[in-house]
Amino acid sequence: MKLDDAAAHLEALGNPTRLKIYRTLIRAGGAGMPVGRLQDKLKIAPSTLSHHIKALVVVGLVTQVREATTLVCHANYSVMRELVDFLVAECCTESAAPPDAKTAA
Amino acid sequence: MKLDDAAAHLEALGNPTRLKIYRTLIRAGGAGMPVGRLQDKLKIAPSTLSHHIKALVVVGLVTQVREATTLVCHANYSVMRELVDFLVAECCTESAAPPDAKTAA
DNA sequence: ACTATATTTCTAGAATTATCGAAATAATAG
DNA sequence: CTATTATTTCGATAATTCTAGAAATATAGT
Repeated sequence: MKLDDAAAHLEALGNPTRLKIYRTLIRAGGAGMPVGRLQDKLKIAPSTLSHHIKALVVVGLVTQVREATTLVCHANYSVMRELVDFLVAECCTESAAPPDAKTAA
Repeated sequence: MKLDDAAAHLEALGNPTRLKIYRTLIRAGGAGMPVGRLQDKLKIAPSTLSHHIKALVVVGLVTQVREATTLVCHANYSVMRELVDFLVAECCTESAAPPDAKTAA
């Protein structure tokens, strides 16, 4: 994952409301959760909720599947895993230096 | 780590400039790096750089130690590790449900 | 076609953020 | 104390984000 992509993902998660949305979807498991149920659970105005969900969708952290009149949201585990991998590989230890670095200890 | 704290940390890292700053400090290792050298490396106006560094400092991701006239910045590994632990524990798998959840599979 | 439910898009205002030049402050040397 | 280097704070502007009400759209049922 490129740094700019990682930053975009981090920014999407870097808002308490969106992080709550995302965590709720993770806890919903593979079945996901419709937008309306998220709205009931989190008590957010529909337009505001839609706005935040969209922010998560555009970076790929959440996907949506229509089921009749409801839109079911799913957390995308693999994107989150890529993000965590980026953080661990590039931002967690001194071994985060690139292989060609002349600064290796 | 609380959700709001995690969101604050994610927001701090969720900007390409700040993520570059943080990664540069990680790669600098335990010695850290002075503000001025960050400025040379990343080519950011001093006031802008100071602004971004401050954002990382207030959430604890970066610490600063003065050495004579220069301020040396250090990435705080442990805070990053706490953040990654939060993401893995709460936001990565279905096992992210709280222990008392009735929805456990 | 009409109705109902679910969700998004539009619009707008308040608040926050990013950027940077200029001035101010901190630490040291002379 | 003055000068010098390093860094921050101030002030201003442009851009973005957050919030939510109102209107619009999508899907299905009658």
